[in-house]
This record gives sequence, C-alpha cells and structure tokens, in this order.
Amino acid sequence: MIRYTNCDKWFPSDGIELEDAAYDSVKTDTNCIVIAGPGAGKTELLAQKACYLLETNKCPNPQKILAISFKKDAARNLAERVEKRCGKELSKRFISRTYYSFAKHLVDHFRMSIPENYRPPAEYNIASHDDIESLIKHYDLPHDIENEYGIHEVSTTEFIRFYLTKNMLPIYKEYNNINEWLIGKVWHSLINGESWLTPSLTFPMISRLAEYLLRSNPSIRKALRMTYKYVFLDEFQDTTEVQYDLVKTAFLGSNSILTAVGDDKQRIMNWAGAMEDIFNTYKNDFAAVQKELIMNHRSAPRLVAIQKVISHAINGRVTDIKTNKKWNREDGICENWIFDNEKEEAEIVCGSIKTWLEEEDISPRDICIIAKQNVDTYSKLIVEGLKLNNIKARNEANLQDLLSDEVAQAILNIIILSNDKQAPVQWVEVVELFKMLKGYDDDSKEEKIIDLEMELNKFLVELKSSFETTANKEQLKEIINRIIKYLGESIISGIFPQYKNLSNLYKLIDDLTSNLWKEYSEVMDWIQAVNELKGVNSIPIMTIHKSKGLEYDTVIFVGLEDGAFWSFRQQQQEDMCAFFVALSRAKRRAIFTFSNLRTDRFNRTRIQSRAQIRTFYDLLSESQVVDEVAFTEM
DNA sequence: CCCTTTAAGCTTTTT
DNA sequence: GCTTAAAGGG
Repeated sequence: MIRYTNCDKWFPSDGIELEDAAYDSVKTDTNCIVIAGPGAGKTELLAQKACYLLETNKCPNPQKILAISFKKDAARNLAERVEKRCGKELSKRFISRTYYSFAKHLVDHFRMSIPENYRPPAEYNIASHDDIESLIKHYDLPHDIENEYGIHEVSTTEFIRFYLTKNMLPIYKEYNNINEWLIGKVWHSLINGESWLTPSLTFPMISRLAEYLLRSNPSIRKALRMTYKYVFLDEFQDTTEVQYDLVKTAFLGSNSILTAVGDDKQRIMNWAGAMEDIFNTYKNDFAAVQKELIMNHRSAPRLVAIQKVISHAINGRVTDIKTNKKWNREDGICENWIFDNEKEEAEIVCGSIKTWLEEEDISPRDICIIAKQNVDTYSKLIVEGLKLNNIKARNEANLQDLLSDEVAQAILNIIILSNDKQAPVQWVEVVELFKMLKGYDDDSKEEKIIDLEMELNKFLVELKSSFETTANKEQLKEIINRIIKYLGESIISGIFPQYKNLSNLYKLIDDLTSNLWKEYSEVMDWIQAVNELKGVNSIPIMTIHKSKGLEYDTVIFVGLEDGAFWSFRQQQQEDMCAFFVALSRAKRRAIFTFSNLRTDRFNRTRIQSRAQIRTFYDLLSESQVVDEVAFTEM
C-alpha cells in the first residue's frame, strides 16, 4: 500500500535543492514553458516534478505521466532518474518515450482506425533515403517547389526532409502542381509498396499518420488524454512542425497539463527543421506560463560570466545567472590560443593535455575536444600527437551506434561477467535483460528467477573456459555467436525492432567482434579490452551538436575560424548558439584555438580568416575574463 | 572533347 | 564558403 504525501508537505527527494522557479514549475497546475539554460538541472527538474505528481497522488492511478524526448538516451536517462527518485512502483506510471516511438506506438496499435487510403499494412519497413529516391526516380519528375519566394529547385534530400511531410494528412485533394502530385504519389507508393519495394515509412511520415489517426478518431484521442494527465516535453526548442502538430492534436484543448522545457540559447537544430518561433507559438496555443531558471550548477563563475555576455548577444535578455556555492568567485579559465599553423597547435594542445593529466586530478574522460564539424580533419594531428604520449583520444561518433545498442551492451556485459563474476552492475543488468527476454515480471515466482540465475552462472563458467583459449578474431566471433544463441536469435529479433531484419544482427556481431578484437590484441585482457572499447581511458572528440547535453571539466574547442563556421552569414544566430553550446559544456576550463593555416577535409592547407568570427572575439573580450594567448608572431 | 555551370555536402535522430 | 563530381553547351 502506497502512502501519499500531502501537497504542502512534499519536498524534493534525495536531498535535492530546487531554486524558486524550479519549485514553482514543479508545483504549478497550468501549462508552462521552463527556460532552462546550460547546467540548470533540466532532467532533475522533470524527475522531481514526476515525483511530486506521483507521490502526492495528483496523478492518481491509473493516470500516467508522458514524457517525450528526442533521443533514446535522453528518454532513458529521465526514466532512470524518476525511478531512482521515487521508486519502482510509482515510476511505472511515468512513461518516457521519444517522439518517434510515441508516434509509432499509436500507429501500430490503432492501425485499423487510420482512414483507409492512408492505412499502412501491419508489417512495414522504416524507409531509407534510397527507397524514396528510387521512387522519385521511378516517377521521373523534376521537382520544383513553389514557395513564398517563387519556384525553386528542390534536392532529393530536401524533398524527403521537408516536403514529403510538410503538410498534415490527407494530402491535397486536388493537385495544384506537379510536386503536390509527386508528394501524393510517393506517399501512396510507400504506404502500399511496389512490386520492388515493401511498404516503407519514414519516422516523420509515421508521425503524420499518428496525428491523422488522433484527429479523425475523437474516441482514441479522448482515451489518450484521459491516460496522460501530465505531459513533459524535453528540449522543446528543437521541436519540428511535424512533432508540434502531433502534440497539438493530441493535447490542445484537453485537461492534460503540459510542461515544456528548453533553452532558446541552445537552438542549433534550425537547419534540420526546428520551428522558428516555437516558444511563442506554444505559449499562445496552450496559454502556457513562462518560468526561467537562473541557476547554473555546472560552470565556474568566470565561465558563467562569459556565458552571460554571449547569452545577451543571442536573445537580448539580461539574466542574472547564479553559480553553485561549491565554486570560488575567481574559479574558471577561458583562453583563446592563437597559432601560426596546425602543427604548433597540436604540439601545444597535446603538451597541455599531458600536463593536466599528470598534474591535475582529472582523467581523460574529464576532457573533451570539440570542433564545429568535420571532427576528423580538425583533430587528426592532435590525436596523433597524443598517441605518441600514450594518451588515447577518439571520435565518439564512430562507435556511438555500436556502444549504445542494447544487444551490444548485453554481449559486453556477459563478456565482463564471464571473466569477473563479481561485477555487480553487469550482473543486475544481465539478469534484468533475461527476465525481459523470458517475459518474467515482478510477480513471477522467485524459483523461476533463481533457476534463471543458476543457468546463467553455468553458461558464464562455460564461456570463461572458452575465453582462455581464444587466440584469434574468428574464435571471438564464435563466442559472441554462442552468446547470441543463448539469448535467442528469434527472441532478440522479436524484442528489438532494429533486428527484425537479421542481417542487422549479423552486422552488429561483425562490428563488435572486430572492434573488441582490436582492443584485446593490444591489452591481452578481456575486461580491460571491453573497458577500452567503451572508451573509459579515451579523451572524447565530437561535434558541437553531439556535445549538447554533456559536460566536461575541460573543453578544448579546435578551430575558431571562419572556415569552421562557413554558414555564419546565413545563420549568424544559430552559429552564435553553437558557440554558446560549446562554451557552456565546460565546468572549469574552456580553451578555444585558432590557427592561421588549416588543412581542410579535402587535404588542402588554406589561410584562415577571423573576419566573421570577430563577433565571438569581441564578445569574449567584452566579458573581460578571457585571456588571449598567442603562440605566434602575429 | 573541353570548358563552364550547377548540385550537393558540411552539423542529426528516430522502432 | 569552398570543394568535388556530375551535367550541360558549343
């Protein structure tokens, strides 16, 4: 029996302290938009709000909270935080999904209620770019698109990204031009398939179908609104029109209470279709109240001082951001490092990193190397230089998909467990996975679980002896295949949709085998090899976009040059935001490098200019806490 | 065939 | 903004 807390007596769990605006946002009964800058504790705020609603029974059983994020790991993080804060039982009614999984669930579950001419078959693929391109080629049409600026040619990529799902369903009853006809044709072919193409839908198409479904079925819409009394919307500044239309149809005019969280200063997804004026649109549509968090728990005071200046340049607002008490007033380092060429840049950067790792209490994972884009070209010399000093650094994007895959994680956990029976975290994760694979839940009999654990132990012992005789890549692959067989190939493909097509699973096995073997052949120890593969001893290198949401003690931004910000003239605001995102990843130290000469991704060395980026420099000097260090005769 | 013009990629996620 | 590759014109 759960005992509920009186609303007035509710306090944040686990000793968390919320600032006033956060406390307001938790307790408010109205739709709201919470502006949460970097380090404001966005995830914590949403987790605490979920706890408040569940623990005080403001969200009574069987009603639920729906949280919608963009990325799987954001959705998972939030769910984990809620479970940690208010326990397993209550957190069952906290449903954390991505936009696309929310949409796909609706479409798959209520497929038969979708109007017939837009009803997809029970089995359909996720359409690839090539699938749609083949259709466009099949209809053999030019695809000029008319917009407010007149007729303009549209690339295939643009057609798929922006035009195929530009409007709500149903698509124009009468075709005004050849492109509307083409959009209709492509939709029809993708839903019904062609002789050479199984029915295939893109995620934005699925979202449009979900919206159409809800709009044309008031009873389903009503049921959804009754189920989800509270709705959280994460990273709201990145919302696309397709996603917003779905949210509007689902919840506008209902009693469901929406809490959107976002930061207009971190809008760096405009180019990918994020809505221009989403905060105001939402405020008007949902009569949402704006709250603004003013704490930055992450960055040191001197870094926050710079962030304030950039922030003001972005939106013209002056906010008195407060820093965490753990810092001294003078904490925080920000420097611009100017070099003649990349070679000098690499030397100084590598030397500094080496010194920091030796003399300061930080590990490789506390440092991050960031570039605007083309990460490999900007970091090539630095990676080579670090390698000479036995320091590892790597582009996170290359292994990200592999390492975030649930099946890959399970395999790596099992490999660790078979070599170290004491690994508690891995044990819990693997047992949970097996319970899921076998369809057990918390009500399952204790004996069943004990049987499962004993059987697993037996398997791990068998594996261990195999590992002792593994001497080449092929033998490692055999072991991984045995693990897959033990998990059950068909069970995997049934539970993890990405492996419905088994060739994806075989590709994963190949990928994992070669990457793990590469690590093992260097360290000759399985546990260490898994850890190296996970990158626990590597300095991460990534784009600004990938770094969003992450934090590091030290951030080295490589290449503060016009060449790196090639779109500055077209999207000054967005590039300023990108600069803000990169800067605000740093807890204590932010370094920006500039090189007069830079080799681009086509391997040509060019003179770099600062004419446009001067804007950044001027802002940095205005903040009066940035030191400019020249390693050159400029 | 050669020279000029034009398109597309850079930055991303999702079952 | 700057590159490469493909397409277009004479």
